[in-house]
Parts: sequence; C-alpha cells; structure tokens
Amino acid sequence: MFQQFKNTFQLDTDKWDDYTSCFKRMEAPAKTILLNEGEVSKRMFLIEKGCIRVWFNGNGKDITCQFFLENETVGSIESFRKNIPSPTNIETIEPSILWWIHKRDLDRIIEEIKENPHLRDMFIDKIFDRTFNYMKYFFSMVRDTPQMRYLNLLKERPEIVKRVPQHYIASYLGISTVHLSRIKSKILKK
Amino acid sequence: MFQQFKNTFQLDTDKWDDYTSCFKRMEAPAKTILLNEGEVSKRMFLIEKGCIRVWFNGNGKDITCQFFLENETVGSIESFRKNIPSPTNIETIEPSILWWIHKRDLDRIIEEIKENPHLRDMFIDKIFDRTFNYMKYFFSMVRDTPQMRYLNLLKERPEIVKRVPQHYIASYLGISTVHLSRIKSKILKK
DNA sequence: CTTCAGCAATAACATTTGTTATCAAATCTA
DNA sequence: TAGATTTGATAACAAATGTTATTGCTGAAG
Repeated sequence: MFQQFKNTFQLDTDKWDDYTSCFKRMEAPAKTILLNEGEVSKRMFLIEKGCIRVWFNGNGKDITCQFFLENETVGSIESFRKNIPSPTNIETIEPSILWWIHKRDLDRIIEEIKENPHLRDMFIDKIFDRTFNYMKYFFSMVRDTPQMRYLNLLKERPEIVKRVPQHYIASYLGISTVHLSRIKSKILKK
Repeated sequence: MFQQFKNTFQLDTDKWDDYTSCFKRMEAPAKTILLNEGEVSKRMFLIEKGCIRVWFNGNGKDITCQFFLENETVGSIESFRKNIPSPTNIETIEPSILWWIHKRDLDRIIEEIKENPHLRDMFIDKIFDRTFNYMKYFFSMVRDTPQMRYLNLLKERPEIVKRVPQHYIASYLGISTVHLSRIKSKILKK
C-alpha cells in the first residue's frame, strides 16, 4: 500500500518504516461513520479501496461537501489542526479498506518533517493545494450554473459520478435530486 | 503603520527594520486596478486606509469574491505561490493608502522565517486560516439561502455592508442586485 | 423466490431568483 | 450650478429550481 509513495518522500528506510508502521489497517462496510459531527477528530484515513464522503447537517439537510477515492487521505483538517469539534461527518459510501493513523502519531511525524526542508515544503504545498481547491469550489459556486458544475464534475472526476449515488452528487452540487435528473436528461437529448 | 504588528512577530529590531523597509507606500484613487486577471502577481498589499475588492470575469459577468479593509493584506496567493497568471483582479473601491512589497522581497522573507519555528508555525497557521475561510465560504454557499448569507455578512463584517456598493455585495453573495434589494426590504418589514 | 429498502426518472405545481425597464436620490465633475 | 454618473428601489414578466407524489427498477436480506 505505501510502497507507491516512497519515492516521493525521499526518506531513509528506517524513518520510512517508522512512519508507515503507525498506520493500522481496517475494513468498513458501506455507510460506516468514521467521524461524527461534533466529535474531535483523532484519526486520519488513507483509502486503499472504497469510497468516502464528507458531509454535514445543514439546517436539517444532509449536505455532502467532498468525495474521496482510492489512494486519497481523508480527515477533518480543521478539527485536527485546532483540536476542535469537527463540523463534518466522514462516512463510507462503499465497503472500504482503510489505513488509519492516530493524531498523536501524525503530529509527531509532522513535527519531524518540518525540520526537513524538502518535506516541509511538500507539507506547505499540500496545505496550499487544499486552499486552492476550496477556492476553486467557491468560485465555481458563484460563477457556474448547476449544469456547468455537473459537467465539470463529470470531466474532472468521472469516477465519482459513476460510483456515487445521485442524491449525494446533487447535494454536492447544491441542487435537488430532481433538478440533477433534469440536467442529465437535458444533456442526453443533445 | 507597522508598529502595531511588531509584538506578534517577536523579531529583533534589525530584522524587523529590514523587513518593514521592504514596503513602499502608495496612494490609489477609487477603481484603481492593482492587479489584472491574467497577469503574474509581483506585489502584495497591506491596506492602511481604504477598501479593496478581488473579482474575476465569470462568463462575462464581473464577480466579486473577496473584500478587504484596513490592516488586511491582499494578494493573489495562487499567482504568488505558483508564479502563474492570476485568476483574479484586485481593485480599490475607495481611495486608498497602501503599502506594497515586491514578490522577490517577500519570498526572501518567507524563506528566512521558515527557519524560525515560531514564525514558521505562524506562517503555516496563516495558510490554514485561509483554507478554513474558503471552506466556510464554500459551505455557506451550499448550505444557506441568499438571505441567510446576507444576514451572516451583516453580522460578520458590518463594515463591508456599510462601505461597499450594493452590486458588489450582490455578486459576492451570488445573487442579482434586484434580489438583494428584495431581501433587504423583506428584512426591513419584519 | 419474495420482500423490502434504496435509487432514479418524471410530472405537476409552487417558490425563488433573474432580467429588463423605469424612476428617483445621491454623488461627482466640469 | 448644471449635467453626467453611480447607486438603489421597485414592478412586471420570464426562467430556474425546489417540493411532493408516483412509478419502476435493482439488489440485498430473509
């Protein structure tokens, strides 16, 4: 599972083994809640197999705000960073195989890599990437019509559209399931 | 102008003078473009007096995505970080007094402070804060009605609502000026 | 095999929001 | 001060989007 990332990090084998051994394997059926809204996050997850969504309760409605697939990491970074209750839930959509790491171990690793210029910059880059991503979501939300957002998702993350039930996609796009259905049928007719 | 920030950074006076002397003062009338969409950003601005908006051309429409007031810094961080053309314009709304720093100087300062654990963590915190902010905007966009977003802006940044022309506010909220007008009159009637 | 829950499409109707146009007040400028 | 520009409110109509209800399909559980 971890071998594929090894080159990226350029760590000597001891450190590498130390870090990777912090991860524990687990399996979770579909619809397993990995983190509850309001709970302080203690774990981060790496997905070996499966599909996960992040969602929150927005004025009574279940609103999905992110999707994750294989080889991606999931965690409530706000909760992690500031030790505050998570504003979101993390939940499997498909039966999944995950590797998780405890916050205390991850914190230790982060403290260590901050002393290494190469890794430190990678870390900072990662945070920036997250910022840019949220920026893009936000921009797209004010700029694009729902149809444009759907087409964009289809183009950028076709796997998501294939594997994720439509009502999650709809709430991610900020529209009703009915409207998403209409958009799809409109596109088909062209 | 800079004195107020000095304690936060805990730098010795030499360094402090070195860093602050990189900033140049300038005055700009209302509607001055400080950075053009498509241009690679070379400057970051600190606002002493005035009001600035960040906007972009979204399918032909002028869409405002951020506002800045006194003592805040403005720059296209994506353009800065990756040396790519800025996706946004930066423009004064009111006549403003600004302090700007060249990217080359800022880059040098950032490289230096990354060696200082205290400042490095402050820097990383700053990036995280930006991420959290965009997250909040994004969440609010999918979760809240325009009226809720307006009330929220009124609560969180009343200065903005007072000082910024309504059509900028409307585009920031993702609605038309007419609709914003309707929302305001609806609120008044209660 | 049967049953049931989850999922998706569609229709009918209601509500929200956008567009265009008009007017009035405020502000800036020559 | 007179004229232009910016700003904001409102009305009338059009388009987009939500809500509710119905139907049929599929796959999992018993």
